[in-house]
Amino acid sequence: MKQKLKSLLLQAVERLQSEGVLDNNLTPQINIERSRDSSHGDYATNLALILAKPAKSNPRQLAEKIIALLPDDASVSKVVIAGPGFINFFIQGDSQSQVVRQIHDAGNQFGLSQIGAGSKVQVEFVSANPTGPLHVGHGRGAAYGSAVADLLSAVGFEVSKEYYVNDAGRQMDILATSIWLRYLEECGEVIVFPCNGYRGEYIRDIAFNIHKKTGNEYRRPGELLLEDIPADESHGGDKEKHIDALVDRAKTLLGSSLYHDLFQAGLSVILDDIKEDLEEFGVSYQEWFSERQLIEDGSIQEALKRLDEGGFLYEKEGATWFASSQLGDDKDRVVVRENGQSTYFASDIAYHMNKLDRGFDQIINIWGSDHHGYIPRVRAAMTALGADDSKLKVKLVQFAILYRGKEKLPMSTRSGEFVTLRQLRSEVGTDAARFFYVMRKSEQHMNFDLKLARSKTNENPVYYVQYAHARVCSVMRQLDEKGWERDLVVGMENLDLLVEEHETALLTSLSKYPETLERAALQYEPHLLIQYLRDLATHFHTYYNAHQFLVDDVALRNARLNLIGATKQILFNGLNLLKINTPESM
RNA sequence: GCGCUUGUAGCUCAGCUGGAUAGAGCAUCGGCCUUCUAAGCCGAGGGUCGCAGGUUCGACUCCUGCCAAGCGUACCA
Repeated sequence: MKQKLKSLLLQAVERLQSEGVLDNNLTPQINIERSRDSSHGDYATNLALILAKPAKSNPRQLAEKIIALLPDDASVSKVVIAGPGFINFFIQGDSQSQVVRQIHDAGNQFGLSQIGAGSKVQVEFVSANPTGPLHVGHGRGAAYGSAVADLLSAVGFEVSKEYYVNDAGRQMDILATSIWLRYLEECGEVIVFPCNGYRGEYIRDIAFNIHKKTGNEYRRPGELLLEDIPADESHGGDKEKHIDALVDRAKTLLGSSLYHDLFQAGLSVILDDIKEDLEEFGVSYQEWFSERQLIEDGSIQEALKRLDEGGFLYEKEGATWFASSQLGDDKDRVVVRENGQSTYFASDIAYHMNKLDRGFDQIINIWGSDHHGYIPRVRAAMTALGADDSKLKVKLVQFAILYRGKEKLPMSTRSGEFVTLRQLRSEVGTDAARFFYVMRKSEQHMNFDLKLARSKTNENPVYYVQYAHARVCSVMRQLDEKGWERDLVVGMENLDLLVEEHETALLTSLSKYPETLERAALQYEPHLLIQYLRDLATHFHTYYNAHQFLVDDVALRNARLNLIGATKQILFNGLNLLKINTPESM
């Protein structure tokens, strides 16, 4: 429709140009918008306002000329000038109601498009360190990331979802050591657990299971642990030095082979748990990409070599630096430490090089907002590698602050005191969790009230949308009980009977679904879809209360049934895309 | 100090890339169940869009400067 109006306006502009009213080399951007207020018609354009200045005329007069030169079209019933010079279009009612037929014909496919044209997009999200279960902060990234990815697929992009597994590095060593210490406790050794170790209950569970399976294979005398080791914070020392020394001790006492086995055992338990958790949350990945693999297959060396060839590396104070400040970063960054170890950032350079090599047209990283300072250096790295850094899009997700009513809940991983995504899901349900997470713009700091999300009352927006779907189903069941049959053909033939205010409002709302989907996808803003679905549900509920569907008039009845059938289809398509259930009754 | 994000109704948040009278849910108040599910609907009250300038036909939206909150500013990951 927009396209049609655009071409009509373009013809009018061309005629104005040939009449000399407008300059010939003027190529105006024609903007057509949905009217916000139905009294302003269905579509509006600000064309006259924009052209007024170059045409040296006042906008309303210009609008009159444009309208006079506008070619006739069957689907446009009325064109009027309003306000300062807006041109409002009223669309013929029966062309509006055709959306019901289109929705019925396309069914589950309605709204999908090919604007992505098979362009390859990678979306990386969550990527939480596998040092424990996912918590509610990760939940937001998971819900947002998967919604963005699924939306992009829906509009024709070829999407690959990826989780970057940080299975290397110090945190993982601390995890392995924490597990080992709990294991030793399990064996009956007396140990002092480090301040900086992972204290969560799940560590004990893992240790317990390893002990059950392997007996005393990993047991070493407890008194050897702390020999000549720097004091922990609790004893007036430095907790970082203490834990690092403890990790080294674990490696020495166990030997590299056993240490590796233990490390691997812990990692796989946690990773499996994360996978299962996400799967249950409706989030699936094409790729679980291992950081360790980058280290082991020489990718990091390769990446550094390429940076060096570009002249971006230099040595200072025994370390190797990447001159990222030449490329927009605040300062240069270390890639290889004085001790010869590459940094996490070096891994990330290699990782992004790998992403580029895989030929994605667009690389979308979804990160927690605390990583924002990291963006310039990654961009710098991509540029230094000779890539176009505009391929990279970073979307930051703000933290969700969790409340239970008025009470704020703690969120710290190390202490083990945090609400896990699992707990959240079991407390409020997967549907409500997804809905709540995606309901807000990702950059918005979010207050997540568990009490509200859990409530099975009118306070909860999830049910509002689901209820609309269930209500349509209920009407269809009632139809059956009355001994009537739905006649699709009769309904379609009588769509022009849908002239009530509530009906045209619902029709308009339905016709907006494809463009909403498109916008939500291209702008990476799934909350627009949620917003839309709530709006659609409102139109339906209002209609439901204002008019009877199951009327005696066969023509009207079937037209209405087709209308609410189409509504049900859109509610289904939208919720389904967001992996939220659509109950047939509630 | 510098950087990123945020600031809209009592609370939680939208606001369609600069449009017409700034919207929704919750909360408050008042109505609607002998008729398709009241997890619903209708109505009322509630606003200096953080503050001050600027850009223009027109600003919640863009620019500048302040103010406030969160985060970041590692040879941690």
